[in-house]
Amino acid sequence: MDNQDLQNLRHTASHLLAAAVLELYPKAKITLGPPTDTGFYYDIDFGSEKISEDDLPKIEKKMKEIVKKWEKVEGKEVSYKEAKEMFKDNPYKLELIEEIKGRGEKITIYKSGDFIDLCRGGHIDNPSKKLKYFKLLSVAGAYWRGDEKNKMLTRIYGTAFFTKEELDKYLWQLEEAKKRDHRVLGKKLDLFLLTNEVGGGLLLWTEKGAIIRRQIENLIINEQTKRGYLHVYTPHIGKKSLWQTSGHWDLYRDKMYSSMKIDDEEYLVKPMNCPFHMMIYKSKIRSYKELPLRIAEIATVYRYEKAGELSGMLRVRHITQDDSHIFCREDQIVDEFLGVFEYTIYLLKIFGISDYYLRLGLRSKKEKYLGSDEVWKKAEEKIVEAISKKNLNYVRSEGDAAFYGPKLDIIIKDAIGREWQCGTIQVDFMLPKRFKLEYIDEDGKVKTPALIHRAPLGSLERFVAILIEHYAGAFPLWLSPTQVAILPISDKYSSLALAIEKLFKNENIRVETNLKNETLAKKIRYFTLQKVPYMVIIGEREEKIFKEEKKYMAKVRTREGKDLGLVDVIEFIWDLKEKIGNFS
RNA sequence: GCCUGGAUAGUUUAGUGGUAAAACAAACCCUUGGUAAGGGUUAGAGCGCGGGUUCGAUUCCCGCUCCAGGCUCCA
Repeated sequence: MDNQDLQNLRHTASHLLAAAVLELYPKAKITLGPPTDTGFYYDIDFGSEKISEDDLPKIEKKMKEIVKKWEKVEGKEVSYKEAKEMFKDNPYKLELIEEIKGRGEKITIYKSGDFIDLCRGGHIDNPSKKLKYFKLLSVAGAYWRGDEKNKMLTRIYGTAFFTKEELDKYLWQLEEAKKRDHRVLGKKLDLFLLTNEVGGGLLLWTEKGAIIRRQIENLIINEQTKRGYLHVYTPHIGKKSLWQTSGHWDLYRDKMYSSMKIDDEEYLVKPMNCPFHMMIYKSKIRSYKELPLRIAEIATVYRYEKAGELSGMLRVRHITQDDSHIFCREDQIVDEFLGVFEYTIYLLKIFGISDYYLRLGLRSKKEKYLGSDEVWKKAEEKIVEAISKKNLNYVRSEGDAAFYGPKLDIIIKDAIGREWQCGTIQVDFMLPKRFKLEYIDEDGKVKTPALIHRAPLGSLERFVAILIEHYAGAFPLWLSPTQVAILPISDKYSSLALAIEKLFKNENIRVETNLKNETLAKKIRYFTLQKVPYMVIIGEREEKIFKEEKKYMAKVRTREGKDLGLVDVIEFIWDLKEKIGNFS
């Protein structure tokens, strides 16, 4: 059995769903129902009828009933006229028929039992035998043809497999994925907070989440300093005229918050850092010898996201970018681009993230952009030249460019399989010109630099969400909010526990001591669930050694349940420091 | 923004037109226990916010805020 068989099974399942819906809701108008990577869906216009997840068992039952009579799926070609007559009551199908005709393609219909659908085919041959293991999963809204100007249809999602085992396994995986959802773990491990008092998409990083973020920030600053970046700080607001110059006011306004008045002048909250970094570039005469000039900042920008788009830490209204603007000569673009790319991959490797793909974002016809076709072509060529030097696979995607230039994005999946854009590298010939940036080249002439905008991780909010799910909350030692827990067996050993705690603290190891009047087993359970990497256990034996030999010894257990035996605490600390230094 | 759900102690959840129940967590007491929950006691919410219906609303209705799954959009 190959993937095509599974696609066919699911496609047939979507027909079955449509058939069941039409029997239960004769007034419904069915539209489109394709298979997906994980199942299938069908988009249906239920008219004034409201469908919720409570209705799914009823529909599923009807599907099981109907499928018994589906011994085959027959396809045949029909004429334009016949097709129009057959689907005369369904305006959606009529629209599709017109399109098929417009493309000069054959019109085909597929029949199983009493159900007939306009369809290009791709079905299994005997649904009554093969289509047994399916489940309807959820109800959602979806715009007709994916356009928000169109009517909102009801989409019913489901999945289907050839065997019960596969279906059960998939459903089990869904449940497992929910357990590593960053929102669930974020609460259990106390990493961040979203409250309706503060407002939608506004994230509060609690102490432990903030520790993780700070480790990443430190990593970024250190690595970028090695690579010649200059780190700056800039304000969160600036004069409106700045964003008029950059083009944001014209082309990015729907993402920006409304202006505020300060001393009779209009100011805007920044959606990007570019204008500020440009002003720093512009603050003095630049020589070609200074290029590439890499101005970097870990900075929070604010963007309006529609209420329904917000999602935990993955989609918020303030995003902290590991941002930089690299000003360079045109002939330096490819090398700089590759340098950024290699650095990005280096970072992802530290986090053990290897499941991503690259997307080349290009202009689409629908949107508005700055600049001429030639400039866009040149920018795209620079990116393609860079990636072809590395032999990288990428997908081209129209409509995913920035308004000032094309970009290469790194797309990573979350626990439940949704794709998120993280890192981004963008080539821009527009903004330096608009801001009248200059440098004196070796021939003494004044020239305009090219610009690379880049954020290797994208945003810390989104990236930390990805990390929480990637590690399922069990962060590597260097990132763990609490690295070591100290567990005295009873309160008789509190003072030794605190003395040992101090040894860790003196070496900047993040340690937490549990002095509560609880059993050892209970303390172990707590710290295991909190995913603390190491547990240091102190009892009578350890105290005896300390009294007799003046040596700090303790039993160590890992969160995985491994017993590391009795260790010398000082040596253990050195081991940990080495591990932390290696990002393990 | 649109479609469909949802919001009850710190957390996870139960529940009802007559002013809320449990588990875990917390505090205290007993226990001083060597590798994933020792035992007991106590305190803790008036059921997201605003309005309406009602003798009476946490429960029904309306609006809002926020959350979830999608759509659209995006770092």
